[in-house]
Amino acid sequence: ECSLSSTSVCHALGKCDHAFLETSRSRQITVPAKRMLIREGETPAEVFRLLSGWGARIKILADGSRQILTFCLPGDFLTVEMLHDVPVTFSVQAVSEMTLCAFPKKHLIEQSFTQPDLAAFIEQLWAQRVSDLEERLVGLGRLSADRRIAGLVLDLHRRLKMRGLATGNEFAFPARHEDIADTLGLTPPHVSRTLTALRQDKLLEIGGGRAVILDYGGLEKLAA
Amino acid sequence: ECSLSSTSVCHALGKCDHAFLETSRSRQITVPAKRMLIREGETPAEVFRLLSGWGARIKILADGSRQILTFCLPGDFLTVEMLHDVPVTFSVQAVSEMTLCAFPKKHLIEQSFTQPDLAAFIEQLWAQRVSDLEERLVGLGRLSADRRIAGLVLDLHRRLKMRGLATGNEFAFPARHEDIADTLGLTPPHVSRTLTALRQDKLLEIGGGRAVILDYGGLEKLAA
DNA sequence: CGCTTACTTGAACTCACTCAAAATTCGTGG
DNA sequence: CCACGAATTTTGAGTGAGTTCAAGTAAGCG
Repeated sequence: ECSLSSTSVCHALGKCDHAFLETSRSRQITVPAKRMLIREGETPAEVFRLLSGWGARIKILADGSRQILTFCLPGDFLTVEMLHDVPVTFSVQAVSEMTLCAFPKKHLIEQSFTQPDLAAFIEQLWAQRVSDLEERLVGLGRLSADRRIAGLVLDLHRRLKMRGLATGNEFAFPARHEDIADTLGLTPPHVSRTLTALRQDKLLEIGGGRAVILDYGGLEKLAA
Repeated sequence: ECSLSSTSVCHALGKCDHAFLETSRSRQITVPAKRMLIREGETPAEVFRLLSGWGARIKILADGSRQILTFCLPGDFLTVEMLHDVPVTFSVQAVSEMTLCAFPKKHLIEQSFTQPDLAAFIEQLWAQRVSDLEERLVGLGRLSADRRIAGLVLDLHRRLKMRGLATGNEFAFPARHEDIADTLGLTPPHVSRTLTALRQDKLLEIGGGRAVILDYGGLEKLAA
């Protein structure tokens, strides 16, 4: 049993008053790693919020290859279309086992009529997602492999830290090399080589399901 | 003198009822090519809609290089932040000479309280922009230069056609090779070579400020 | 203990980059 | 209308980052 703001991760988001959302009844579900939860083109009747584990918003290309748009971390909504029954433009896949709570979309729509704050809150979510995508776009277009990885890890660290899910410069990192590769437009072998180089340079250590930022300043300078 | 729905491009957008916006007084301005209109970090008090010419939402990187996020075409809003006074996350530059009309943002905010449709309309704009960015992200991550160009041209053609700004498979194309390169993460020399190859393959002809799609099906197959 | 999955390493290859120069187009003033 | 300078596009040769394909190693897990 959970509500939009009853969990610790939700509190961490702060600022936005969504007390009104607490009344929405929800169901909680579990999804095993690699399972596809939402498929591109579907129109889910529920809005999902991630409680634990990582997910990925992905696109499958004609040739079968996969591009990860963004990782979903605990506290994130898997989709942002809250007021519209429009088909989603991507699929959502579990990177590690996910637990999440689901809110019927129609409750949100009803409440949007009486809650003027909701529109502003949702616009915030959109703006955040757009800003995120723009950042990624810049990285893919212009940066070398080591810089892309540096940027990705710093971004994940920042997002997890905001939610209190990173202790110091260390955090759980369930993504495999293939996931990193599909995010950054690289290949798993090259991700492996680049991570080895970063480890030798004493900047970053990823392995065994955990990430440790060894030299935060150095990593930032690389990503810039 | 123009209003949000008084121009032909606005009518082409259709569907959404924004008659209420017609009452908003606006000013019309002209911007020469290459001029920077909005700078990253600013909080413009107005919302701009493009009437003619092309613009580009861009990011300037630390090393001075430029990444174009999306092209703005006639009918597009340069920014989507309508209800919030938040800093924009990108700059906007004129690709060719632009004429546009500007609406005071505060009028929109006032009207959002009385117009529940406005929230839905704005969410549509956000969803469109996100979908656009996602598409671009996939292209940058996975596709070769010729496929990226094919995808970009088809996307521009689709958007212009919707607005009645493309006759058949031909349309005005004011972007230079440098603009294409900064959009797709390529270099101007390689754009030139790739365009030459596409011309020889009788797929696409770009030059003299115009684009002609010679083989629509072939270009689609390439971009897929 | 055997099987699967994930990661690492190596060698050859390729696409796109860099740098540089030549050719073309565009804009502007005479 | 032409001439000139600037911006843009084209072309060439050499280089390099990342890929592909393949084999080998390590790590979970029944």
